[in-house]
Amino acid sequence: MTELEKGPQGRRRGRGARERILSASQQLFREQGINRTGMDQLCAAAQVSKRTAYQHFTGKDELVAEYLRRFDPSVLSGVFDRTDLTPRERLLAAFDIPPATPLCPYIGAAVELHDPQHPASQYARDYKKAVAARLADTAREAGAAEPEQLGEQLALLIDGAAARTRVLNADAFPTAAAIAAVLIDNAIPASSPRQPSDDRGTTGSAPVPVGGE
Amino acid sequence: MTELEKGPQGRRRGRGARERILSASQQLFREQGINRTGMDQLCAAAQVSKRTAYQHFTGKDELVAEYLRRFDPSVLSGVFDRTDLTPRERLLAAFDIPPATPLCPYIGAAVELHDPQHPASQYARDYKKAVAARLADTAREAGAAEPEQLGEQLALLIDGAAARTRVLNADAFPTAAAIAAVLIDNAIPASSPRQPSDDRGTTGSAPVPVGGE
DNA sequence: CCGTAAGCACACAGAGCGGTGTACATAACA
DNA sequence: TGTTATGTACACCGCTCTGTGTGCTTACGG
Repeated sequence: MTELEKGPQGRRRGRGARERILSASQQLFREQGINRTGMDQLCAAAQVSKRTAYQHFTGKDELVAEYLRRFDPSVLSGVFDRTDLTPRERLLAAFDIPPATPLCPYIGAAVELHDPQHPASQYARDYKKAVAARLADTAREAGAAEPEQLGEQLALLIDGAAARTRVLNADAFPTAAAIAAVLIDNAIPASSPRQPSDDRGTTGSAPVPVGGE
Repeated sequence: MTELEKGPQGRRRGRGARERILSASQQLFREQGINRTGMDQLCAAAQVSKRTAYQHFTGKDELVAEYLRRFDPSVLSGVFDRTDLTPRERLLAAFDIPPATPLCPYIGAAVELHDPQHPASQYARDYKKAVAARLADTAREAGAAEPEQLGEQLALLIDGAAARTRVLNADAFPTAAAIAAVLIDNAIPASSPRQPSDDRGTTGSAPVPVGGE
């Protein structure tokens, strides 16, 4: 609120229409789903005219893809960079998600759009692969015997917890965390939890994927 | 094809419109999703006039709920009754699903409908709970230390594999099966895989739930 | 033989959807 | 001052969706 909020008809009312549109997307798409959120409602929530919205995005599809791309997952970005935790603790921290998370939006988008070729679906795939890769990197760092396998397994647990939470309307992440603990204990040869600040670079998977296969 | 198939305008053309409608639902809802399948298309596929459809079902919502209710999951009904397998093998067999399974329709319905109060969503919850209960029963039968916990964990693995398969467009059930094997080995105190035909009754969870909370 | 039940064909209503066209208003910059 | 970029307000198009209304056809049963 520095120089923004010019007036009822001012040129820019809150630093760019784009941001407001994407911000409204974050809320509405997650609360109501993608298909059930019309462009009219979304523009109204963003306080942006529909005409403007279609000058920033060629269509709803592009908007949905951007929405997913802009989604900054608290889990991913927050967990993997925490050098105060051991790799092993980092792996487990991936299951400590805040309870106010309705559903992994990537799964939701893939199911709702129902088209694997949709840009958003492609990004969802890329993202999920990236998460698994990051988990694998951390597993390797933790000294796991087969880090790729463990990463894939932990990723599956996260997705399972997300899906089950949605269907049952009850938090399933504690169960997933319990399984994760077992898997990690089995995979790491009962030794070598590396020091926290000893971060030899991860093998180098990007924090966020860009292209679509 | 005994006395059915009367003619182009015969009174009954395949033993009841209801069956044909539900049969077409099984196919279309799974292939295309619920929201993307209109009643027009569905009625055309079922060779039933729209008017007739709405005399059998008060609306699409009821039809969707019936569709889920009639869904006979090959996994559930097939696996738990196989007395030729040990309980432990039965638990693992739950992950041997045929590769031609697009997505667990219960998850799909819960995500697509996006309303926990929808009859179909409620049934999906009940069904998922029933599966977990059956798994827990089998785990108990197999001599697991904490069967309820193991049942919930295996159920989470199944859901995770289903969700991940959908998002990644690649079969994730082998990974889930690998995890399941680890969990089962850890939970069963390295003894007592009961004889195949020794079926003392399971604790008694219904094969399919009926009411919705 | 006639009534009734079941179904069909078809048009239509009402709403919501994604997306566009048009005319106008404001602010920055030349 | 005038131009241009950006945005608004609002009507509108074509489409699809769920759901009905209406009248006709067929088969069965008393």
